[in-house]
Amino acid sequence: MSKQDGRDRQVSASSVDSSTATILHVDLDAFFASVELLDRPELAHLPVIVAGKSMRSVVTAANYPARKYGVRSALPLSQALRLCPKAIVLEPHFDRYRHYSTLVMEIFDGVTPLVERLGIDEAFLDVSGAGLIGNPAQVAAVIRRRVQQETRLTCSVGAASTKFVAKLASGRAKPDGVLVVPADQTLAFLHPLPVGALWGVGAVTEEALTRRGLRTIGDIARSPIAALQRAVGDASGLKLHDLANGRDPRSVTTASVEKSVGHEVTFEVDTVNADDLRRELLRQANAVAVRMRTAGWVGRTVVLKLRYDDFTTITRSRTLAESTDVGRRIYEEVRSIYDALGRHNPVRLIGVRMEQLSEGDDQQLGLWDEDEDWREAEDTIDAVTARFGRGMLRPASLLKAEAPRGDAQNAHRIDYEPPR
DNA sequence: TCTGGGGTCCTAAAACCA
DNA sequence: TCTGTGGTTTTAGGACCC
Repeated sequence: MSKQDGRDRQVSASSVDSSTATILHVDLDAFFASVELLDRPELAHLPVIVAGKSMRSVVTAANYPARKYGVRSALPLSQALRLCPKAIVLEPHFDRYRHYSTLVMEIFDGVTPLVERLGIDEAFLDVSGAGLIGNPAQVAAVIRRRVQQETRLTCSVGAASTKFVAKLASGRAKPDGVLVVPADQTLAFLHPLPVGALWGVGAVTEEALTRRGLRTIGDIARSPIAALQRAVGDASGLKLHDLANGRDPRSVTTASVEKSVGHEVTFEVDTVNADDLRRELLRQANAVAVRMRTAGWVGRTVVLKLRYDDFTTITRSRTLAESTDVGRRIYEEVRSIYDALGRHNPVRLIGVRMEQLSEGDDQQLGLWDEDEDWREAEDTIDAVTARFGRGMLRPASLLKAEAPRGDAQNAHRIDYEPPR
């Protein structure tokens, strides 16, 4: 059915019968790094890391030459550079990634209406109805050719009878390959793989399982459900047992409902300054509110997140009597949560999140008169932002403190810079 | 110079309500 | 009124994923 190629990469022979493998998982190869390299092809054969500027950042993407040194995403940048001192570090450009993501997703949409996006660089496709193009392997070939021709990016495709197996298969095919796992070969494909390959098994769960002598997916499949549930909890135990036996009832679903929206930042230097922290809370509360208004959502639960210098992380939440999309209201709530905390250890990270989202319904709002006023003000800011761009208007308390930071200097230049 | 930022889901305890 | 019981919601934390 397939041949080994190099280390662990596995790709399908063209003769494989793909007719039962109607779910495709398409994953762009080293996506962020590949997009950056479109502009800098001369770097393509060198190790390249995409990461933020701060030495406190982590690797968001690494091309394959960099991976040879053990550089993986989520690795602290400092460690990555220790592994590979010659690596070239490029800053991320999320707008470009979104642009290319849209192009690729449009290609998928042209193949089948059943496309489920997973983040920015991957998707599931149900191609059981795409018979006009051909069998799943032929559909995969069409997708890969079009992505290459229209974006100069490469992708890998896994084809299987379930989502989970399709996703594993695309991973095995990387980079730039296809792996088809026909339904009757699902268990033979799954069982030799390590438990860490199961969805939902990260470092902690893997340790709990291997401690009980469970090393491969086959071990999980043969293990009594009750034993798994003792190890990892009722819900997870059942799920792992199903996946390990090739059972994955999830279908490809196009629509998804957002559950929460938030922002968080890690400071360059830990801070104990309450004014700095409150100012950051105000900035984030407004940013969250803008996103909610743009999407037409209101939220009811306000969550404050703090990470201290020793990396302990706490969250504190409060549920409002009425949903809101007013930044000022969110800020006042989150600030009051913060003020009530009383702990003053140095803070490494601070974040604001809104939960219990629902569709905004104008007449529902306005329980508080002051909210009404703030909402008007913020609607005005939205309108100005829509015309003149981000950062042109913002609360006065954010102006002074941010003055040294690039775009904030433009914030008061609204008089001098009318739209083109 | 260890450990980002966007999320989802699960669990367990507390709080609240008949 | 007291005490127990049981269900739902809120809150907090943690694992995990991209």
